[in-house]
Amino acid sequence: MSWHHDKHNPHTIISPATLENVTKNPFRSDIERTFLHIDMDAFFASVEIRDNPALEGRPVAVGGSHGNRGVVTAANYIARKYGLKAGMTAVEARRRCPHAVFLRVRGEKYTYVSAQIMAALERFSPDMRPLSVDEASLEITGCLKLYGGAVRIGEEIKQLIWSKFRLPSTVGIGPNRLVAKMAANLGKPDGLLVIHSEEAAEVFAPLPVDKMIGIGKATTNALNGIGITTLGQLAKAPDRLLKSRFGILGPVMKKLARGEWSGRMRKDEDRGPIERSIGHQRTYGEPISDPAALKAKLVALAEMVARRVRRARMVGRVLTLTIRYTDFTTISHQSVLPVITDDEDELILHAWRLLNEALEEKRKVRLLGLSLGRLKSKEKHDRQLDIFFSNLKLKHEELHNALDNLRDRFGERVIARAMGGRWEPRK
DNA sequence: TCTGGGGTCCTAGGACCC
DNA sequence: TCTGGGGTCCTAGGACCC
Repeated sequence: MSWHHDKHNPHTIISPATLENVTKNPFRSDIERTFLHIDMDAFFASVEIRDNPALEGRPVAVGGSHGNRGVVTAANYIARKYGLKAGMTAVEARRRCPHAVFLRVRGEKYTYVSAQIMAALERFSPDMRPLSVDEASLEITGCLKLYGGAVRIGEEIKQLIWSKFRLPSTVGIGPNRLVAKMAANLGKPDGLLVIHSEEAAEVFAPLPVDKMIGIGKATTNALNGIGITTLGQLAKAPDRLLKSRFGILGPVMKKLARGEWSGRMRKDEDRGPIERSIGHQRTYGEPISDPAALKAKLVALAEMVARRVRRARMVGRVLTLTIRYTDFTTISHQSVLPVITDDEDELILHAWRLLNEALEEKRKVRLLGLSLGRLKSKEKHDRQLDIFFSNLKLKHEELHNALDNLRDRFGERVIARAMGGRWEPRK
């Protein structure tokens, strides 16, 4: 494991002495592949601070800015010193750090910045995969020579993101995507960490099991229950024990703990994004039990979902309704729609049906969610449609486009749907 | 600590078909 | 007729990630 880190000056993240080393490729690329993982540091908070220098040097949390019913979605490293972190309730965060600045989440802005960063990363490797809004994985095996080694590439990427976007990031480098990602996690913040294949198991061994990607709360509890608390212990655990307790996942976890991994980051990685879904959910300040009020919320959700689906030029087939009651029990009902669609009327009709099937009488609803899944490209779908039907559809689409334009220009509320019996499910 | 919102993937039972 | 095994789809729920 080698560190290339200079907290005081993000411009020079690597010492001249290290630079000497990296011209020798840290990986034997003839037999090994090399991956680079880049992860933005406290991304949402960093973007906000960049755009408002008055926040520099202060504890900053994004999220939890209005009311008490919210959570922090990102906290800068100063705020983290007070224990603030993503997922913490606003109440708890304010208790721990009353003088922190709490900011509204501005999702569109982060998405925009993210897209620019991803575009910039693309020039470093033809195999660049965005994994979320703030991280990406690159295979750099083929471009090591071009740039003079893996660490050089990491250094250039960090420097580019700093100089072009004024945002701090951490780079991890390893023999597979998993080890590279773990290296980035361990190298935070503002770091560049290399973990070689031979040393991965050794580096992971002292870590608690929940530091491993894919091992969350439930699995951690289960592992602790059989006396396994560190990745080192997991790496040495008997296969039989793991298999009986976790099924096929057991041996997989063990391999991960040893730094061995050859799988995919995501299922859709090599077949394109075909199973994606688009959805929205809302937690209501006041829990709702009145059917008319529930319907109004459902209509609003359906409109948001349909609009995003149309904007993405997709159509979808599976509608999922989620209901969370005040005691936090959460249920979901889904159904395959009779037609593949991007039409809110269709969504409303079936969402309302699902709600009536699923909702337990008189219980108060804390959250409603609506999601359209099994999406596919509208163009592809339309080509398969009968010309006769496409002509009929045209009028409807013109209406939708007009409404979408109005909403884009004047906000979500400019046009409210008239409530009527039109969407009542047929008995 | 009284718990947001965006997702993906996996599992397991039942239906249904051959 | 009470009876096999495999494949695939549908559905609900849960784990996990950022």
